[in-house]
Amino acid sequence: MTRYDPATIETKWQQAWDAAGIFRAQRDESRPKYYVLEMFPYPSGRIHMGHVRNYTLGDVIARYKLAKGFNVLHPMGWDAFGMPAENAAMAQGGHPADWTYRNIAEMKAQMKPMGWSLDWSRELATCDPEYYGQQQALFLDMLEEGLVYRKNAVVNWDPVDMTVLANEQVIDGRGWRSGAEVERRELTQWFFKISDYSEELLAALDRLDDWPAKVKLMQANWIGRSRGLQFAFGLTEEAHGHDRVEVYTTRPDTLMGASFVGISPDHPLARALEKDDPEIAAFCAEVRKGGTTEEALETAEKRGMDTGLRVRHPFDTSWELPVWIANFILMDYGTGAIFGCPAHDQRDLDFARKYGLPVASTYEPVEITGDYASPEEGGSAYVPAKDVAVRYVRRIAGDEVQTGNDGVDAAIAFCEGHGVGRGVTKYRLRDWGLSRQRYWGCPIPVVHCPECGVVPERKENLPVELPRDVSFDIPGNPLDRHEGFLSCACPACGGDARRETDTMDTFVDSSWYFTRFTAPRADTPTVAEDVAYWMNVDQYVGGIEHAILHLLYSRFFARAMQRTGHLPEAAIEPFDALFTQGMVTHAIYQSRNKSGRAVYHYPEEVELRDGGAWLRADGREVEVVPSAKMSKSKNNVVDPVNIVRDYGADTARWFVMSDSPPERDVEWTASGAEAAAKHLARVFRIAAEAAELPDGTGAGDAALRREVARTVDGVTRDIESFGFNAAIARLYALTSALQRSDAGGTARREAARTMAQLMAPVTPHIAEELWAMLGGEGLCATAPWPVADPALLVEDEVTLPIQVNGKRRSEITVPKDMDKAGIEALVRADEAVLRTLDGAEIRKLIVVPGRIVNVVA
RNA sequence: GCCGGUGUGGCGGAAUGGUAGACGCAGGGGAUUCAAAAUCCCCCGUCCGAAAGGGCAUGUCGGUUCGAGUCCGACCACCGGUACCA
Repeated sequence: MTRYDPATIETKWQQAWDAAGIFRAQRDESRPKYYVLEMFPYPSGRIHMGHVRNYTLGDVIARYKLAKGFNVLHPMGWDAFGMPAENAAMAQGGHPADWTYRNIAEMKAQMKPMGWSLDWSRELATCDPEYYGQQQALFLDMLEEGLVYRKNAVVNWDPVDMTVLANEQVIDGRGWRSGAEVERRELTQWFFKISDYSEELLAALDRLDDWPAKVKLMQANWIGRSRGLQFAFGLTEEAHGHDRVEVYTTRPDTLMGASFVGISPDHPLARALEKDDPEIAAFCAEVRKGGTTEEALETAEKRGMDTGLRVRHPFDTSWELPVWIANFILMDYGTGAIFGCPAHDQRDLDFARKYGLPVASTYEPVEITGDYASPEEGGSAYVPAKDVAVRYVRRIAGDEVQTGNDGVDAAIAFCEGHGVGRGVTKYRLRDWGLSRQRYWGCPIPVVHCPECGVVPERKENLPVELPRDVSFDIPGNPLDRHEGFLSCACPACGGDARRETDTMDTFVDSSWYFTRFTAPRADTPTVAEDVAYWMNVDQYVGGIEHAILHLLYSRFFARAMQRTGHLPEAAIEPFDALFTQGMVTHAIYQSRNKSGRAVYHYPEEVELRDGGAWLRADGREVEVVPSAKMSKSKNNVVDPVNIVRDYGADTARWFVMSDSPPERDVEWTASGAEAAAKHLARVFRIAAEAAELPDGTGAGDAALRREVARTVDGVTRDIESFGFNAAIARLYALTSALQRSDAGGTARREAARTMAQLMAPVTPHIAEELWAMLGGEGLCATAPWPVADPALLVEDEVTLPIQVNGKRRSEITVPKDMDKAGIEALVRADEAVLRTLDGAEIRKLIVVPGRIVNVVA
């Protein structure tokens, strides 16, 4: 009898699949298609367990759908532009393109042995001119449609390196290389008009039935529709051509509690004041220090400066409020100006207390209890949910007692009626800034002409290719100093012009790659017949970290591509179903060096025994930090290549699918991987034994066939519902049942063959080997998925637990179709029930058919 | 800060509002063996009890229900996102 030898059989069957071409997708209008896609990887050079999990998850679905008879598209490519390539060029020399393509080759070599059912003939890399040239064509079409424009926006500016920094490169407000305090600086940048689709992107979420509710909720909150009042406070005297300050508020019902007007340091009025008031200029410069992230802005200490200007309250012209410049007001949202109502906004209250501004409640709880302290008396801001009824003490409209929602509606109607502003709907979603001042990205195909201004490049001149001869020894974008790239002819007048040096955000690359996979070599972005046949993606699989940006941008792009004629109407929601998987984690092993700093040890360097961890080298005990995201900096990584070398790909695949539900994080443990390997060897042994038995019947034939039918039914349902860990638990159970069975050779071989099929999506290599050994015809991968005989699934008896007052005290086994009266009679006579009741009267008897009985005394 | 999520034995986890701990790991006992490896069988939340049986137990506190890991409210801890990481 042969032994389980993964190294040999995995290579053998991968070659067999290749030779048969079963994963090469071809358009075939006569067959139903199924498009499975996992989020494509960044080519870092090494695959990690997160990739193994992500691509195995998708592979299980792809292989299952193939067995179900679908024409499956399961492609793979590379999200190949981005900062790490430039960082590598800066750190080690060399060219980002060489680094990237080398990494792609290395990663592909690591991915192939995993046995994923990928159609490599459709491979694409976003850094390839074949890809980004088509992206430039899309950009030009979007420009023509009015979906692209330029405006000023703030970036992180490193004043020492004289360069723009990514948020990631700003650490505690300082540049990662120079250590200089980062400033926020405005640049003219390119934008996609995603805000044109705010309402549409929000409303269409309702139709995404097979998306996780949490992702839809996060996107809805991100888009952030609000209804409020936009109106102006008149300045008591004109300043720099401004006679009013326009504000937006979602709480116009608190207008009588207004304390001050706040404007952003980037507000036009602040900009104007700054010009001839050195004190204001100094303040604005100070608060513009630090990074641009919302987190940095929101958590920064709240600071303000009184401009000395005053405005009049719209409903009481004798009431004047001061105008402050405040660092927590964002120019990007609303009008860049607010009125502060300290009684009902904690941030405004902190600000008011810090600067001695008045606090006045507009409403109070309907029932004032002892633990309510009003904001005036030193309590915190009173901020009840908008659907809670409150008592208005400074009211502009509506009832004395009403909900916040009613108060807002009444206030808007009242204000509009009195000519004070208008009710408006606003969205938090901002236009998508796509400009990057970097080399390794898709060049924006426009030209700056001294005569004609900004001119789109002609399509016949695409791709606008990145020049090869660049260096990264000076900070900043090498395109800015590359004369050969910069100088060009104006596409409109033919005169001397300068090429745009900004490249595109890498989110642009990943916003349409799923459509490009349907015709990856075409000389147009998409081909009508191919997108019509293959789109939508039936199942998209990726990390929850992409819940908002990547998925929202892709939804926008699908709409933009539809508008520019590159996608059919039916594909404007490109992902029919979405699944978000969890991370792969691993314990961190750390010790301290002499100066007390943490030193991280690789799992291979550590021996686990007696519930502790010791270094193999010198026997020192190390600290174990459980379940941290695998990260190179913490050395808690397990290289899939080593796992495949030691145990084979099937073991790695089985393990990542077995222990945790796929949407949750999974902890990689060495013992778990070993257990998976042992199990596969056991399955192999049991199947090989069955293969050698003579044909014949046995006492356990019927029982085994029932067990197989139950497993087929359960595994199929589990796969359909992403319960892969539950499916694997059933396969463990079937293995034990088969081992213990006293069925004859015929039934055992049948059972083993079906088990091989059920395992095939997860562990395809061993499945093929067993399938062949047990006399299966053709490839297991393409054999029709097994179907359970319904007659074998019927149970004729059922065991009902009996609770007394909610606690389990007994159980009875009854025929499946026994009526309630019959069950009640048995329960009333049950010895354990009578003993527990101890003479107490039964007040109520609840029988849930097929589930449980509860006796209430 | 804001938005979203997660929390169950020593560990990973199972459980349409219906027997909490399936399945697996680790651990304990046994069989086989000259011995070991491999393999097979049994036990395994915790406390009280000889046992039968009973108490406690799903992050914390409260609520709804005949019945709550599951639903609701408040809180704690951790994770993801926060628009230039991908």
